[in-house]
Amino acid sequence: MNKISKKITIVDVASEAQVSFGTVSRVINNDIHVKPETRERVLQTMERLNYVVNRQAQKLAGGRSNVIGLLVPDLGTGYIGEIIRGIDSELTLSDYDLMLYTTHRTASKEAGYVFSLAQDMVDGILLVLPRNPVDYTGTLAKKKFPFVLIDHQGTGENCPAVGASNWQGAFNATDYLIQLGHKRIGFITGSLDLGAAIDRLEGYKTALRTHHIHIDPVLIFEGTFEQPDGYTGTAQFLDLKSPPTAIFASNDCMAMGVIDAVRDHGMKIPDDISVIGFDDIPQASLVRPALTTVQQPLEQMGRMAAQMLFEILKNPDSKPDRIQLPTQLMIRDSTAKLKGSSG
Amino acid sequence: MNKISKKITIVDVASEAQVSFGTVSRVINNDIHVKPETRERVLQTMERLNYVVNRQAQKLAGGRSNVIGLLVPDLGTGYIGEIIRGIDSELTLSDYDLMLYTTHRTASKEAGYVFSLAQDMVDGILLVLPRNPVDYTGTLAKKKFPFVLIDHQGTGENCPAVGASNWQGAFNATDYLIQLGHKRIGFITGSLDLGAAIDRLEGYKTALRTHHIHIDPVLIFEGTFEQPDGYTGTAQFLDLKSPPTAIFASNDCMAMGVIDAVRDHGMKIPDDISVIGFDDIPQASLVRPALTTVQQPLEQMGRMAAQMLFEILKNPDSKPDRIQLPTQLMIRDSTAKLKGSSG
DNA sequence: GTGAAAGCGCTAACAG
DNA sequence: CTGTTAGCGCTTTCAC
Repeated sequence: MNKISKKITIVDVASEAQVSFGTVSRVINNDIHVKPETRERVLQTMERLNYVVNRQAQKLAGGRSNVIGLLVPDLGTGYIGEIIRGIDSELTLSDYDLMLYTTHRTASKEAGYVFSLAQDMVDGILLVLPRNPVDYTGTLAKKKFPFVLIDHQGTGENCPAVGASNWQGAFNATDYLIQLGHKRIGFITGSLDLGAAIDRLEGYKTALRTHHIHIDPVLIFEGTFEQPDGYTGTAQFLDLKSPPTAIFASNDCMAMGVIDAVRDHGMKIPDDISVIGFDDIPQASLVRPALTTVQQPLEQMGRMAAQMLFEILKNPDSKPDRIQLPTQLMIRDSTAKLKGSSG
Repeated sequence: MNKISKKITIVDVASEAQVSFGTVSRVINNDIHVKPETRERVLQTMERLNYVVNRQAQKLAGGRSNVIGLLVPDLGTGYIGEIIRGIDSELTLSDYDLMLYTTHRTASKEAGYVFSLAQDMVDGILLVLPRNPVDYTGTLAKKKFPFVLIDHQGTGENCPAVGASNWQGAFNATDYLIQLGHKRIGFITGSLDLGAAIDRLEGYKTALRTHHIHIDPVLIFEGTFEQPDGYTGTAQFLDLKSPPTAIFASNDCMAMGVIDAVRDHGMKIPDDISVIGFDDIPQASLVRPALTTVQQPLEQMGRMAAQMLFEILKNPDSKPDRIQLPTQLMIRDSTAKLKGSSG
C-alpha cells in the first residue's frame, strides 16, 4: 500500500521514467506539450511509485492548492450541516479538498479569516451566512479572488451568491396562515443584520398588507435565529390581552422554542395555536406535531455554490452570478384552520 | 496569481527591521537565540506590516502546517456534527486549522486519504468512526505520525483513541428494559465491522444472560446504522408469531426507523411496544414520543480527542492513551412497563 | 546572537 | 515536445 515513508517526489518519478522532472510536472498539470507516449509512461510510473503531488509545494510554486475554504458561523444546527453536505457532494466529484472554519458567530473574525485564507491557503472561498460581507467582498473582487456567498441576500453588492427566495417563502407562509383564517399572527424575526432575516420579515408584512390586515408592532418580536428567542417571544405574545392565534418563526430552531413555550402555557398545537417555521431542517419533520415550515433547498444551495465557485475557478472572468433558489411551503401538522373561522 | 495584496514575506519584514530574514524566522519559531531587543523590533514590524506566515511554505520547509486533518464517514446525521463541534471548540482555543474529509462511508478510501494527508498536508489526523484502522494505524504509529481514533473501540491495536462505553451502555439499556418487565427484546445491530457495534450487541446479550433470558437469534436483526434498517428490522420482528415487546436499536437513526415501522403497523409507543436508541443525537429528544436512549458524550469525545492530539503533537513520545467516556441512559417517553407485568 | 546558504517539492518561463 | 533554470516563503544547518 501507500507508505508515507520515503516521500517520493516528481524527481523520483522523473528519474524512474527517464524524463526530466519538468516533464513530470507537465503531465501532472495536463499540459498539452507532452508526447502521449511519454505521458503514458510517466503516468504509469507515478502509479507504480504511488506518487501523490505535494499540494503545499504546488501552491507555493504559484499553482493552485486544490483546497477551497469554507467559512461557517457555527456547526450547531442541522441548517449548516445540510449546506455542507451539498458542498461536500460536489467537492467529491472534483478533486478539491475542504478547509473548514468556524467563526462562532463572531462577525469580527470573519474578515480576518477571509483574508488569511485568501492570502495563501486556498484557491477559493465559500461563505455561509456571511455577517459583514461588505468588509471584504470589495477587496476580494478587486483582487479577483474567487468566492461565493451562500444565503446572503445582501443589499446592493454585486458578487457571486446563492440564496433562497426568503421573501417569497415568508409571504407564502403568512398568506397560508391567513387563508386558514388567522388574522393575529405573531412573527419572530431572525438577526436583522442578515439580509435573509429582513426579507422574511418583509414577506410577512407584505402578505398582511395584501390582505389589509393591520401590522401590529406588538406582534413582531426581534430574535436572533436562536431557539431561546422563540420561547421568549412566544411567552411574551401569550401574555398579550389579545394574543396571536398563529406564530411564524423566522427559522425552525426558534419554532422549536415556540413549541416548547406553547406547551408550557398549557396550549395545544395546532388546536389552540398554529406554528410555522422556516428552513425545514431535518428535525422539522421529526417533532410532534410535525412542523409546517418553509423549505429552503439547503443542500442544493451548497451544491450550487460549489458549482459556481468551480466555474469561477475555471473561468476567472465569468460575470458574477446571483442565484435565487425557490422555497417551498411544507404543510404538516402544526398549522390548522382557525377555530370558528369560515375560511 | 491570486494575490490579496503584495504578499509580505519574512524578507520584507527582515529588511524593514534591519535584520536578516533568518532572524525573522527565528522570531517566528520562538527560537531562544534572539536578543530580546531584536525580537521585539521584529515583532513590531511584523505587526506593522500585517505579516502572516505562509503555512504552505512553513510546512514545505520542514516545519508544521498548523493544520490537522479530520476524517469522517459522512455528514448526514447529527452524530458526526456533535463530535465535530467538540473538536472545533478545542481547535478554536489553539491555532490549528481544520481540514475536513468525508469518506462517504467508503472504507476503501480511508487508508488512501489517511496516507495522502499524512504525507504532506497536515500535522496530525483525527479519525471518526474509522472503518479499517488496521490498514494504517501500524504504519502511522511506526512513522510516529500523530493521530487519534474517535469512537473506534477496536480490537487489540494499541493506539490513541477515545470512545464511549458502548458495552456498558447497551447493557444498562437492556437491563432497564428487563426491569420494565420485557423479556422478548428485539435488537437491531449496527455495522458489525465496527467495534462499537459489536460492543453494543455484546452488552445486550450479556444483560439477557444475566437475567437468564434466552437469546433468540430471530430477535437480532443485523443492520448498518442507517435509518431504513430500523424500519426493515422492525417490520420483520412484528411479523413474528411471537413478536418482541421492546426493540433496542443500536443507534438513534435506526430507532427513528423503528418508530416509523411501529406506527405503520398501527401500534403505539410505548403502550404497545417500547423503543430504545443509542447516541442521543439532537433529534432524539425532539421526536414524539421523546426517545429513550443511551447518551454518548459526543461533543466531549471530540473535545478529548482534539486535546489528546495536541498533547501528542506537543510531546511526540507520550504513550498512547485510550480514553473511555461513560455513557448514560436517558429515560424519556418511548419506553414503558410491560402491560400485565408485575415488574 | 545573527547572517549566509542550502534546500523542501513544485510551477513557470526560457531555450533548444 | 522536452530539458534547464529560476524562484515561491520558509526552516535549518553552519559559520562568524
